[in-house]
Amino acid sequence: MRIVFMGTPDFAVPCLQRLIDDGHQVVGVFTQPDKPKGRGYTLAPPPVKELAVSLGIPVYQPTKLRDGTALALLRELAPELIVVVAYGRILPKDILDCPPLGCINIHGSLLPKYRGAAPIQWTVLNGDKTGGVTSMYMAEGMDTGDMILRVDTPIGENETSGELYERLAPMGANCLSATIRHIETDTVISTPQNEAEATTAPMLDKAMGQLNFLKPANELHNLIRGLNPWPSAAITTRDGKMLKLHRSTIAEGSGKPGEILDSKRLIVACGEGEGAGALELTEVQPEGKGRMNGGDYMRGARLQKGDIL
RNA sequence: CGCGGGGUGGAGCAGUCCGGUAGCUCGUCGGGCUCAUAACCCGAAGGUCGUCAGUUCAAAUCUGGCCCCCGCAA
Repeated sequence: MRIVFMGTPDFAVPCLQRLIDDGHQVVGVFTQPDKPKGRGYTLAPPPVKELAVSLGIPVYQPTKLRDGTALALLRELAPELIVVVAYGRILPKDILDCPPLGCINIHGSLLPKYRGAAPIQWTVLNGDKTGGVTSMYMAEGMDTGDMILRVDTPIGENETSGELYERLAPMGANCLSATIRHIETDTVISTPQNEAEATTAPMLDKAMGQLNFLKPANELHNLIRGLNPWPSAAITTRDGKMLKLHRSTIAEGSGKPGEILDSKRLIVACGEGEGAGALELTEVQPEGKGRMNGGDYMRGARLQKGDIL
């Protein structure tokens, strides 16, 4: 099938690869413009661009989608179908209407839950026990189109957003492959989303990561794993330095909020009163340093049982 | 030239300003204590102090170049 692919981050890479592996003719790839990244502001291409370039597929990185040039370009490419995976842009109606077989999208949640920019992260942040991917026909609203296939997967108790992300990406590719097969054989059964159950998953921001040990342990646990690997949960230590918290486990014990409850492992009392629980911080990262386990951090920072973090 | 922290036995750190014995908390190995232990006691192994050059009687420490890791910002 003649396809134009639109996508940007790692999540979209397996989908593009799968289209190629399935023998589709990908005539063009749309992706976000290169952005300055990392130390020294080096201009970095999005992951999807790197794959497309290595495959020899023409790459387009328009800054505007509504001035008609993108539409004209698409008419020229004349795809039968447009596949969108985490492109990061809203497509205008004229583009959605362009390909004869329509536009389909792979989304990293079980719609209608978590429409929007950060579905996977919000699935973890909310402590959901099940996540998944959904394929759908695209409509004008944000992730509001009729659903085609959904694939679900259980989420581990300590699983991070990053880990779920990596598991979901290939699942998305499978889902995409199956969805296109249905389109090719004209056996699609699409279902409208139940608006009453819809929730949104807005972009994450740094401020969310400021963690407060007054909150209950399970809430903090979900925050830590949900914000891993980005933007990361963090606290400010007594010396004014930032300490990122990457991984945690729910632990036994109680004490004053922030009190360290063990002499070797970084187990911290959370919440107020009984039942709020404690959290073992299993992987942390001091400002300017690498990641390390909680015990190593205690050694280096000379923290002892009874200290307040 | 975006701003900043750092590379010291296997791990996390101190020592660097004011050059001169390789330190701390762990881990590992051996021994002891104990009903027992991840607890405690005794002992041991293990480091060309990122790298190259320079200054010096002497460099982890001072000077210059290079490599690598990380935080902010985007």
